This record gives sequence, structure tokens and C-alpha cells, in this order.
Amino acid sequence: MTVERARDAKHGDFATNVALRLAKSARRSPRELAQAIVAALPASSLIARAEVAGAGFINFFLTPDAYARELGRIHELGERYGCSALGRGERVVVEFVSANPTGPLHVGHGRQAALGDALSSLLEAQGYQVTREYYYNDAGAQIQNLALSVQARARAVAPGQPGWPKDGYAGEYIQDVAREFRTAQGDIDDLDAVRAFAVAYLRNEQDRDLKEFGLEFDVYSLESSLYRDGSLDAAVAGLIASGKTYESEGALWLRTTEYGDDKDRVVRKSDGSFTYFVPDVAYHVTKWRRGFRKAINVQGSDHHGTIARVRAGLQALSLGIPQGYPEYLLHQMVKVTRGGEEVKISKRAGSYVTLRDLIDWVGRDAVRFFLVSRKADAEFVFDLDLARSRSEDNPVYYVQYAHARVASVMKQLAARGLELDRAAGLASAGLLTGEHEQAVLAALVRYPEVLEQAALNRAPHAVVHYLRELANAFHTYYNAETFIVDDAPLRNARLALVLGVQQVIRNGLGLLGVSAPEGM
RNA sequence: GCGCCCGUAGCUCAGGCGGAUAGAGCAUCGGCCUUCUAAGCCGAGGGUCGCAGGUUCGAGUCCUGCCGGGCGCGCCA
Repeated sequence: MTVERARDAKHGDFATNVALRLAKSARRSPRELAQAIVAALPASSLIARAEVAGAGFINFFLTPDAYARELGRIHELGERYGCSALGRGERVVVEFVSANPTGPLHVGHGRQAALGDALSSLLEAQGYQVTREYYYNDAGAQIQNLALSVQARARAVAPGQPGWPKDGYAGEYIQDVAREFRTAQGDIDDLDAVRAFAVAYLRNEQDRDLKEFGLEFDVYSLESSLYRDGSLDAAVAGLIASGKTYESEGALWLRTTEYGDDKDRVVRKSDGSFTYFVPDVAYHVTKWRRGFRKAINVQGSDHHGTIARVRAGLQALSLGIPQGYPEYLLHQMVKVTRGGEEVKISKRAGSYVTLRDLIDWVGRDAVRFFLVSRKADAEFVFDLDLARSRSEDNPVYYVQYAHARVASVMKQLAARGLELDRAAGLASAGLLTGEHEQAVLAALVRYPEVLEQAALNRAPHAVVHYLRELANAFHTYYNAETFIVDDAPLRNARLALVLGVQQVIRNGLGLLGVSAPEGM
């Protein structure tokens, strides 16, 4: 049995199927039972009426007073409206982007950045204490490859020429790194120096892009630190101590199949080095040890194969870490299209489109809004033609425009020598009984629930869809009614209402990392 | 072959722990600016919710099978 928000305004504000569910055991018809329930309901200042509809639903209609009270809360709480204490201050680490410093961030990282940051903000709004964390490999085979590529470029060796490393990075940015290294008068023969320079250079470039995206991480974790501080050795020792390892073909394996993985995994290769699986496990042990009882990893679905093995490794260590740790939010790939054709290359990176490209083409707000607007597990098609040449059709403008329009109304008010009496407006909010006013109020008061559900379901896109609906209710109201009327009580009430809309839009866009302009 | 995800309007997608006539944007067609920004509003057309079974009072939603697409699959990360 449920009580839920009615989908259709004709069905009131809330509906319950209680009579449908109980009809059988009560041996009465659903409608008859519903009538009896309605007749027995106590009076409430918040419920205007309850009526039986359809097969036996009971629909509840809220009183204008109920709405007026909620509007008052929006004004009272301001930017805190929509927040809750659901998380009770629990610490949670959200790991995302986590790109290795081997090149510019690509559009997939962009999706992850938009998704991870919005999810983090949502969790913060629900009372969690969130750490945004970025993990990267600064010492592995990929980094070696990067160093060799930069070294080759510094020696004026181009991709494909003799001396170019096997599977070297061919992007144009490698030339930039090589040139900067020479300018800094680095020793080209010192591969360690080249490596350190290249990693620092590209990390710095990534951070610039992330900053431009409005994103800052609290913690950067380096894979190399796991080797240095003993975490990795401890993890290996723990795995061996678990008795779940065995030697085969010269390598050390872990029976991850005992913990739900579909194949056993190699811990230590036959050449004595470790697979990436080991630092992954060691890294997640550090999350647990740092006190994070909740860890969420935002990753591309191409990494979904790692989930079972990381969890299996953590289970094998018997540290009391729950089976579902860490939690994963996977997102599907991003495909960029232009003229109906997939775009796979960019000047700077060569083989992929960069986050920077997207920001340059359509702006940060649109990239943020777009990339978070679809549920994570659906493939995303980013149509450059639509985003660029038809930028006025961008849904982000639709929402931002609603915000700017309210600002404009307030400017008009001042220009006419009038002032808003906010307290009077809230006191007379009971006057907001028009169809459009009720629709706006109904949309407005859903916000806290939307945030809670979006946070619990790890679904930031729900906020995007909500904001579009709220903006639609507002624009409709705007076109149908004049706010600045002579009747002062009504004028104040209407202005209090639209300021409430502006507040909620600002709050919602803020969670998504999108600006809320005063004018457009 | 096995695993995860997706399949809803011409296109891009919401709805998905079961509920009432399946929604939005874009595109198409038709209306609305002497009045707070027309980046807006109103209306119309457009659907066997991939297919077939099953569970249920009720299935786009849950279960099974199949078809189509994406991603991944023992010492790469």
C-alpha cells in the first residue's frame, strides 16, 4: 500500500491505493471501502478534501494554506531549502574522473565530472559529509609509455618514425609537453625527469580544465603512494594470509571466484610485478581505514569488469568490509556527433574529443546541464550541431531564463517605485488560488522530495527534469498573469511566489554546477 | 560463448522497487508581443512502450525466453 504524489493534477496532490490493496481481505469492493475510509478521515487544516476516484483510489487535495506554509519555508530557508539531515553527517567518499595523467580529459571524463560532482552536491544537501576524490596512476606502464613518447618528441622523433615507442601517445599535446620540457632545460636523457615533468604538466592541464568546469576535488590519491606507504604490501600479505591464493604458471592468483567473480585473478605476475588489481584493492582498503563506511565510485561502464574483483579482494582480506563495498555508479559511453556522423578525433588529443573542446564549443553551463541530463546507464549522444548552431534551443537556457525573468520582474518593480513587502506577501499567500498559481506551487513544493529521491537513487538527472518542469510551470504562469498589479496584497503574494521559484531554480542549478544568471 | 547495460513519438530522451486516458524537448503545422525579457506561452498531428509468454484486480515498470545495439571477458589499465 502506498501514498504517493498524484501524477495528474486532476487527481489532487496525493493519492493512495489503500482501498485497492485491502479490498480482497476486507471482502468489500474497492470503491465501497474507499468511501468508508474517506468518511472516517479526521479533519485537517492541510487537506481540503479527499475523494474516491477510478478503481478505488483515494485522492487528497491540499488546502491553499498548506501551500502557503511551504512557500514560507522556501523564503525562510533560502539556499538551504531542499536540504535534509537524511545522511546524519555520515562521511562518504565519491571517487570520480580519476583519469591517468597521460593526456587531456575526454568527453567521458566530462560526463563523469558532471555526474560525480552533481551526485556529491546532492549527497551534501541530504546531510552527508562528502569527500570528492580523484585517484590516478602516476607510475605504471602507461606513464612509462607517456615518458617515452615525450622523450621521443623532444628528440624530434615523430610517431611512426624509427625510435618512436611502441603504442606511444601520438596526440599533439605530447609535442607541447616536449617543447616545455626543453624550454625548462630538462635533461632529455633523464627519463625519470621527463616522466615527472610530463605527469605534472598534464595533471596541471587537467586541473585547469576541471577548474573551468567549476570542479574542485578535496583529495588526490596517487597510486605510487600505495607502494610507498606500505598499503600495497599489507594488502598482498593479507591476501596471502587469507589462504585464498595459489601459485600457477609462475604467477600468484586469488580465488576471487569464491566471492562472486567469474574468474580467478592474478595478484602477482610471473615477472614479479603486481597487476593493477592489487593497488585497486589496497586503495579501497585505505578508503575504509580513513573512516569512509560509504564509498561511491563513478566509472565508465567499460570498467564494470573491475567491480567483482575489487569487492572480492576486499572480502578476502576479512577486514569487516561489507560485500557491496564500494558502491558503483556506472555510466555508459558518450558519443559525439556532427552532421549525423560520429566525431572521433580532435586536434589536440588526436584520437578523441576532449572536455575542453566541448566547453569551448557550447560553454560550461550547457556541457554540465547536458551531460547530467540523462540517466547514467543510458548511452549519451552529444549532438554538436544542436548544441552549437541552435544554442538558443538548449534546455539549459530555458531554466536559466525563468530565473532571469524573475530578476527582471523585480527590476521592473523598483523602476515603478514599488517595493516588495515579503512578509505581507507570505501572509496573503492564500490568495494564490489561480490555476497557474496552484500549478507553480505544486511544482515548487516537490523540490525537497525530488532531491531526496535523486540522492538515494544516485540519479542527478532527476533534478534536471524537475527544473524543466518547474520552469515550464513558471513560464506558463508568466504568460498568463501579470505579477505587478495594483492590488497590493495580491501583488506581494505573487512576487513572493515567483521569488520562491527563483530561489528553488537557483538552488537546483547550483547543485548541478550551472550558473543562475540575473539577466540574459 | 559468458557477464553488465540499453531498446518508449520522425530524432534525442523522461517515466522503471506495479496503479488511473504513456510524458517532455527538438522537428512539422496553426495561433499569441501598445502591458513584468517571444531564449517565452497556447493548440494540433505523431505510439502494437523491440517481440513472445508468465505473475497480478492492474505490467512501459516485475519474471522467463528470444531479437537488436553498446561495453567488457585469466598475468593491459
